[in-house]
Amino acid sequence: MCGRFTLTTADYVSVGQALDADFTRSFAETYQPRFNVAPSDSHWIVCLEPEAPRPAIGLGTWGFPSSRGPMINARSETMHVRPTFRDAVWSGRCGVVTDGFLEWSGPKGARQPYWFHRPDDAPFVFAGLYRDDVNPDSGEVSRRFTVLTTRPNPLVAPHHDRMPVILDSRGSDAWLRWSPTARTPEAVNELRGLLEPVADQWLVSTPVSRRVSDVRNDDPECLEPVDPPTPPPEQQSLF
DNA sequence: CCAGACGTTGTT
DNA sequence: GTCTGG
DNA sequence: CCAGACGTTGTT
DNA sequence: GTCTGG
Repeated sequence: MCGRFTLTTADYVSVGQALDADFTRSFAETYQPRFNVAPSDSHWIVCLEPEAPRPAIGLGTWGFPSSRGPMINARSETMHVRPTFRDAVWSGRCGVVTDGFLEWSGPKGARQPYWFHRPDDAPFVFAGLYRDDVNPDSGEVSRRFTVLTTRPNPLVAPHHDRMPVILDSRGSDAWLRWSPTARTPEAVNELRGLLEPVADQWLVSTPVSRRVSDVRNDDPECLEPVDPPTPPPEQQSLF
């Protein structure tokens, strides 16, 4: 699962270069690093709009609205059959701009957050879906996105039974540009082949300050490394 | 995702 | 326990 | 408690 | 994730 993430990259130029995506003036003017992105927050996503030659970075709001609250994640295995998400599989694939995600372990009240990120803290994308909702009264359009999940790799497995789908630049390009000739099961299988757990060495995990547990905090101290608790989940999983 | 509040009776 | 706010 | 569904368009 | 049905 993925219920909190980050984009700590200091400047927008580095983000744009890493993703090889166009960006708008608003991205350049309003970008700022995030240390604690929470559900229903506004955040940057990469979309390849119909007719557009290249992917572009724009804003969306995290979570597809539903009667059961915002749907912040969608299972990649079933996204194509779920009524909430299936249309977006064909028309609303995106990348969610990030450089890490958080998972918590331990008893309630003493939850220890772990930050999963690249060894060099480079930005990347989660595979995501987006949808433009139109308010029938005001006519205003709000773009919503959700983060796709898959089974955990060995690094994440001790913490959770799901992890976000992570795409490298090749995977991201394939995900955004995928254009099947027909909506067949084979086409879906081809797409799902892009949505496997990321290689184990791709990420490292760091136990970080419990400051990040409070969504009102959004500063570098949120990700300050702390001594790992005893026993860390990695050791618990040996049994 | 986590943290924190959550309602009503009826007055130390 | 569930719901809300962030 | 667990298991299973979870929505919308618009008509064979 | 939450909600409903059994």
